[in-house]
Amino acid sequence: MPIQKPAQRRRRRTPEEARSEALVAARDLLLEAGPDAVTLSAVAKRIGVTHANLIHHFGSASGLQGALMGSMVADLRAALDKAVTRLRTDKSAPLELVDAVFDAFDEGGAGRLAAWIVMTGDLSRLDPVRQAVLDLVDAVDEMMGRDPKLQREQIKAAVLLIALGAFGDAQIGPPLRGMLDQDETAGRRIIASLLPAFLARPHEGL
Amino acid sequence: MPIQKPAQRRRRRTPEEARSEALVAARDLLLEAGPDAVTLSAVAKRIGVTHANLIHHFGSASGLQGALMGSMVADLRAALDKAVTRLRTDKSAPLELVDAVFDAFDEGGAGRLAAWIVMTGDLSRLDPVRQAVLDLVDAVDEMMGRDPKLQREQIKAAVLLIALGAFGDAQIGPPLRGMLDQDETAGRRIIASLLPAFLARPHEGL
DNA sequence: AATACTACTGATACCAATGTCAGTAGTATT
DNA sequence: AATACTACTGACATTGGTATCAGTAGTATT
Repeated sequence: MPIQKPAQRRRRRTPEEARSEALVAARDLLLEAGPDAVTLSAVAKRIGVTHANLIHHFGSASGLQGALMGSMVADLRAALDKAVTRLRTDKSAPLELVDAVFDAFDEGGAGRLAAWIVMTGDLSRLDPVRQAVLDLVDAVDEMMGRDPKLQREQIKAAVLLIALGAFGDAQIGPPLRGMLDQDETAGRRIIASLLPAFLARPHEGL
Repeated sequence: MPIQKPAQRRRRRTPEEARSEALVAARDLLLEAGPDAVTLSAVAKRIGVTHANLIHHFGSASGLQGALMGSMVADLRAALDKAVTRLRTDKSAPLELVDAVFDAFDEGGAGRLAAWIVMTGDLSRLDPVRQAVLDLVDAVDEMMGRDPKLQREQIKAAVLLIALGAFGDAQIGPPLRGMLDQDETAGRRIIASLLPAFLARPHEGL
């Protein structure tokens, strides 16, 4: 015979709490099982509400998706900003600079996030990252003592190198390093080791 | 009034033709609109068959998906192999080496493919690439004249650097370069310019 | 204590993608 | 020309994600 549901007392959250809890669950799902796993039902189940509740808070499934992207992009930007302030206060060494950027891409699965965004084709979502990257260029410029011989272009190139490496490493670093018998820190070590020579050298045509 | 379908003569392909046509269409869809666009109906529509036909040839939707991954991985491997033979015959310069690898990741959208595979979590699909990467290490070793001072580890590190860069560039190169005012060839140029120094330098602890 | 507000739910409908199957129609073989 | 083989189709069943909506139940205000 069917047992009567306990009908436990319904919990009532503030809209902010509800959205926040949902986004955490959604992010976990994204990182654990990929974009297809981020469904209304799956997220709802994780936080113990109905899928209708999520629609109530986010408007639609794509609303939730968009909010998730937004929050993850914001986190990536915050991580990059943190790296910038670290650089500005500590005047740290190249390895620390590279570490900071690599960490920014690791935290919260930013690598997968970026790949997801690229796949959906909505590149404008990366806009908030742009300013953080430009700030990073400034910070590196300061770190190098605003050496006038160091042309801006060269610093941008260095940041591009680091960012490409950090992103690539976050995405296929593990299998690729496995193929080449390299340890976990190989990517950042290699790039960090190349950076001093790259920045010291006068800017030739490359 | 409803017009009678022309009922044009039904085309009959060999199983190989049918599979091949379907995979081409599926790849186009993947690159144009992402993984979610690769549905049985969408692929079927592109090549003028019914979705039941695709199930007939591939067994299931995931069968088609798997076949697509397999063929794209095979193409990536072929592109890398081509780069290896090019290196072995031409004794080419660093920029050409880097170009070859970057091109291999560009051709047929290998970058997006890799991201897709990583997202599905089935990393074993990348196995065929492993041998190509190891062959690449050998080829670079030969290119450098099998210099005994050049330790194997160092060459592997160089290949890792190039591969990470090529992958990262294929994925988020366009938006990232846009943020930093860099042209299309910036990624490969930067890495190519660093390679000689990296390979010439005796292998320190990095 | 009554009222207003709204977070929240359950039922229901809808659609797109997948899968099944019996039958159709090309092509090769006899 | 008849037969066998199978690529191929159309119709149908199923499933899972999405969306709607009328009603329920917490919480604050009066």
